[in-house]
Amino acid sequence: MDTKHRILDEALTLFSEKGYANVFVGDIAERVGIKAPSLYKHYKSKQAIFEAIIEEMNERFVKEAGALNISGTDPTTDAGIYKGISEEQMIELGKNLFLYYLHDDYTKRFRKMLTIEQFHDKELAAVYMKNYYDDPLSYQGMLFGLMVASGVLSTDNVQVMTLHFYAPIYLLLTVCDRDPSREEECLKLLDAHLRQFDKIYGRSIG
Amino acid sequence: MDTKHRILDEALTLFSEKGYANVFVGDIAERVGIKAPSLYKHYKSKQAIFEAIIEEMNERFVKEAGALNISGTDPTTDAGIYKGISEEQMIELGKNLFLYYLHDDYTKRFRKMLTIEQFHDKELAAVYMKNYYDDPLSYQGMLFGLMVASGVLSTDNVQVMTLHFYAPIYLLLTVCDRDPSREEECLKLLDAHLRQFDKIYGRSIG
DNA sequence: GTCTATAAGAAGATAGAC
DNA sequence: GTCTATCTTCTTATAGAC
Repeated sequence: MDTKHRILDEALTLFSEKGYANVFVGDIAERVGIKAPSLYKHYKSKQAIFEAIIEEMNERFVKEAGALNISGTDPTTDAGIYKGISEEQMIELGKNLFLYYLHDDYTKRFRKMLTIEQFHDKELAAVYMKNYYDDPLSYQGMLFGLMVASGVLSTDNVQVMTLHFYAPIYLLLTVCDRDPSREEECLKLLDAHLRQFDKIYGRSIG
Repeated sequence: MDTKHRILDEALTLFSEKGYANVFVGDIAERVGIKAPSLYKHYKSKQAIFEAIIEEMNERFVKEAGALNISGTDPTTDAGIYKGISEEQMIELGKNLFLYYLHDDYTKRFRKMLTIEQFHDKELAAVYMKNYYDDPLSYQGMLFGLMVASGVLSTDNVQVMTLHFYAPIYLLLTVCDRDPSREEECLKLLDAHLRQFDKIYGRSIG
């Protein structure tokens, strides 16, 4: 990793731990192994480093879905996969989604930084909402809609069903972000949530 | 309201909008209508103002439950109330809980401040978790447990049922905090959530 | 591209008059 | 208790040598 990119990486770590205003250019430089003035050969200001992080993240979020073993952009394809899914596979999938978000170092740090800085900048609040509310709900919603159509799931309100699937995952994720020692407890509750979700909306009741 | 308390009030407003580090002592003083040095006659430092806010909040949270028309500390009493509750009353209650959290000016500002500052200080993360995860889940859990025992609700996993009740409320609250213009949309979804919850766990399916 | 030295300015806090 | 004036410290950023 070149210096220019190491600066972004170390800055993201620090911003996610302390928040933008509490991180000094010297702190970033120190972690990179250079002095503060050298850093200005790579980025013209502290703000420019912050903006480069946001931009890099925007690129990453496009690629991200691939890591989840779903197309992420083509729900018709994904629904085909989900069509014949078993309860255990469904639970496994929910867990993997959760664990990916929880452990992927980059998304984890970025999520924490967004949480801290979201009220600082209206644009950031919008990014937060898009990534952690609108996009998951609309994508999962489309997927679940197709699953309802094919009889895998059953409900008369797909939007609420999607909310019932996603909201507990989101809440448990915020708990783990704040206190990683509660991860095991959260994973157990996540498992119980997914099993209950399947029981409520799965084909057995459908 | 005396000057000492007005300082806390204006500081909380600013902290909740910009975060601690981005608020200057002069900003607080200006809103109170005094100059920065005068402020130091009331609090010995900026940090002391912050700590006084936290302390004041701790006192408020004890009294809060009363405003919700539940005892808040005695679930046996509350369950007695909930025992004969109708679907419409249940939905109304969930909505009132949501609207109280959403609109009460003090809790709103405090919640936003905690959201921003939670990673600065481990103690704050603990306060956040207690107020918005553990306490709501454990209290609602006790209440729902009693309602299951009395046959108003039905489930074999009270903890997950409570999560299914609370997680969507929490998620929709975070959406409204970030973008108040989406309040109407969220209230509609909240209504649908509560109706669906009643359908799933209510006595009709028992 | 990295360094040392340093400018420029911001922000918390104090001194002392009123 | 409030003010003006000021101190001190910290932080971003630049200048210019290597």
